[in-house]
Amino acid sequence: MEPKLEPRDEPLVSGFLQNPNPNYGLKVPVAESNAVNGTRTNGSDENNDRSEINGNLESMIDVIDVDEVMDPDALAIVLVPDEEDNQLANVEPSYRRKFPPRSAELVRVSNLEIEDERYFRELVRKTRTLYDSLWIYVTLEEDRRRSLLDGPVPRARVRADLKVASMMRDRGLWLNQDKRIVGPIPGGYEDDEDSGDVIIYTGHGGQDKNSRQVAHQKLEGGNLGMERSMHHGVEVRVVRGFKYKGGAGDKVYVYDGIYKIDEYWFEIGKSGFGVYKFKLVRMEGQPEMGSAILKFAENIKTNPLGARPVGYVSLDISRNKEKVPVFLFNDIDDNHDPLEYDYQVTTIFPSFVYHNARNGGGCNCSGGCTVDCLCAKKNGGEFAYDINGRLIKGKPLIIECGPLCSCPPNCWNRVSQKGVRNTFEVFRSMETGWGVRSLDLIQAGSFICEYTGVVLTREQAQVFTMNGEDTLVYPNRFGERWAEWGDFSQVFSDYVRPSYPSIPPLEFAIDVSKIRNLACYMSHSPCPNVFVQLVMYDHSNFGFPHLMLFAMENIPPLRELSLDYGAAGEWTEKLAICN
DNA sequence: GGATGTTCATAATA
DNA sequence: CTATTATGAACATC
Repeated sequence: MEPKLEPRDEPLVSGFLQNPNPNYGLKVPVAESNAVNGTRTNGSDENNDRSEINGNLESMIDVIDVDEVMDPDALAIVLVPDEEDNQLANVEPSYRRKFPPRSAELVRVSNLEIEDERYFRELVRKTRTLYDSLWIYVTLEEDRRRSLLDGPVPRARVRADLKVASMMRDRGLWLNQDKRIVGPIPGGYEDDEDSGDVIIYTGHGGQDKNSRQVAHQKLEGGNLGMERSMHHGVEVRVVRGFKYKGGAGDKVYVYDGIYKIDEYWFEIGKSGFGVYKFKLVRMEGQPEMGSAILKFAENIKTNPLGARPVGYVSLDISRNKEKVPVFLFNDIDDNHDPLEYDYQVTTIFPSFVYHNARNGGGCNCSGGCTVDCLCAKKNGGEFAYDINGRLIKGKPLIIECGPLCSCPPNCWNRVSQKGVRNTFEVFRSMETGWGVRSLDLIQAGSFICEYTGVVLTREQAQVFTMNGEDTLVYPNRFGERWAEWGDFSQVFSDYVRPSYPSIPPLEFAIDVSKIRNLACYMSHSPCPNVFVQLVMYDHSNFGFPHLMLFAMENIPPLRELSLDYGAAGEWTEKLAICN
């Protein structure tokens, strides 16, 4: 099914100053203010990482007079309440809030050192990964709970997003709870593209519960926030929502960069009531991102040569072996190497693997697998995937239903064996040689592809390397990144890392010198967005699982995929093995 | 299947 | 301080 993108009528806007008090103190002499350093930080006491973040931040931000906002050298904007408000703020409340109120300070972070930028990017990535895996877990738990109820009308499903947000907030896992950070998000990618977007954003208020305009909007709340942001030159971060058919959820939200508020006006609409309109103009010098990339990727998918007249070497290096085409793109040199190899959709094991150790056979769930399923028991009494085929949590091994099972082909427990679902392209780059990227948005936990080749036993591999060949991949050298997917140790105190089903040390190698698939073109990264999950389905030899690759986070189209090949030093950072 | 209604957690405001 | 209102997202239902 083809994902379809439809733009939302109005973009969502966040990151603006929202302050109903026009007399909020605006003048803060730099020398006197220590408002930032004096701010309490949430959760820093019990979590070393977080106190370290705040420690880093404080050294990088500064407090300035708000009149200097337009100064390009300005490091931070901090608005501090005037004397009267300060006195109010200092009154010790007689009740205890669950969370301290968020500070009204606006902070701009700039001139990050490369290590700091890397640190923040990794922190955000980990937080997103935790959110995404928790979301899948909570949704599944809730469905299970509801399925146990026999009531006539099942209660509405609890909102997993809200529940996960609460869980993470309770444990101090939200980022930037204490300060409001404005400006560009650290961790973007260098580029000079500018889509020149202009947005006319309609303010809020004056509507009844049927979303009909029944009164004039007022310059308050978010509307006032927009006006104040324009006045002080505080940029607005724009997030666009799209309907996304073919995905698990029904909508996706993408960050589209920072916009400046050019002007605003009050306008009488068809209803006869006035609404505020804000003209937002995308700031220059930002990379192409978000919805622009999504649209571009859609265009490539439907008409590759139209969208990119130069560079496509092949429109399917799998030669119809995959259910979806695998493009080959090179617009920087004449290298066409990936065409030279036989393409194999799944790994070929030595024949003895299929004949040995057929323990147990398959399940007998002719109608469809339930919790009592034999294969579920092999996975520790639970299914590995949710209804959308997303991996629930990484394990040493996952056993899918297979040819010996009685369940139908659409059984939930058959995912990775069905092969590639997204459109990928192998592409040439200056930095990484060959790389792999998707033209679809890949949701966290989704299956990507198998890492295929020809399996060599330890003995065969020794002979192979003696002949001077160096195109072997060793499964036991991949970093154990599966453990990070569904790692709830920060959320549940009794969380233990999955150790079942346990597997023996893997002593085979994969030869990609003649036969391979797109996986071996993936680059190495110490902070990968793809991980290896071992899976078995077509035999029962625990020493020879399939190497299946899953998404560690939501991966936007055209973002390079990366794997942790482990074995530090053997490959330089971001070097694909198949170069 | 698209429109409409309900529910949720939270923040702002009365 | 509590109570009410407003908000947008996700889900259920029409």
